[in-house]
Amino acid sequence: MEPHEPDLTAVPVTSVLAALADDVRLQIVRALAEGGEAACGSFDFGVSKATRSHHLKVLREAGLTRTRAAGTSRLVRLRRDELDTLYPGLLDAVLTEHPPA
Amino acid sequence: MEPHEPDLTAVPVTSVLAALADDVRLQIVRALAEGGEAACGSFDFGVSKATRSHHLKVLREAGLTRTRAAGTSRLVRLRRDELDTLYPGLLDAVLTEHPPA
DNA sequence: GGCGTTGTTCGATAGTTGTCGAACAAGGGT
DNA sequence: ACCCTTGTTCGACAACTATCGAACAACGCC
Repeated sequence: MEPHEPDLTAVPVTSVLAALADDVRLQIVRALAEGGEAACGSFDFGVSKATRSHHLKVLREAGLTRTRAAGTSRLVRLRRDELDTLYPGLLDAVLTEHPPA
Repeated sequence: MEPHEPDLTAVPVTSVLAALADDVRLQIVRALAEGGEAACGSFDFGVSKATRSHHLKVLREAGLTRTRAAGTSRLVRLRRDELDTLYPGLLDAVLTEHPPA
């Protein structure tokens, strides 16, 4: 089953924003931005693995991440270059851990 | 009835992103970015006035806009300075009409 | 005062989404 | 071959959200 990683230019902005507009997914994106490539299982943010898989799917289909198989795991990475090119400043604005809550 | 315009630093990033992750609201924000202050009624994007009012409320409560009464109308404006300070690059990245669809 | 304009609020409804457990699939090791 | 680990998929369910029409409120004007 192909990962279905769309061309970023074909993804509506609202989908990109919607993908980032979730706490769990934002944590995943932040972890990826800091640690680079990581296995799906490394994101334990208090949700079941079914939910985690769901969120990774949303991120992938919004064009935010790429996934590749590696043995029994799957490695996920941020499509940072493409994102920074198409939406300069977006990731930077969102990735910094803000003081409020 | 108070407009309930929160301190931007008190609004979770996900709420700001969620507010922008809607086509109608994004059109409103773009119109505001281009035309400055505008009356609620000037945003006719194919939705009823009830729906429009709802979207403006979402934007206001996410800290994206400010509203002030002006006679029988209400004038809305983008909180651009605050947004650019707290999330530099966010608006710029999102406001430019992208080619995709 | 009465009327039209401009918005907001109130249900109601349909669609979307986050969450889970359980079942399933694919690999690697022993 | 067996099993364990790692992920995905499948209902199911609850919560949220976008949308509408209708009712209501506030204001200016004639």
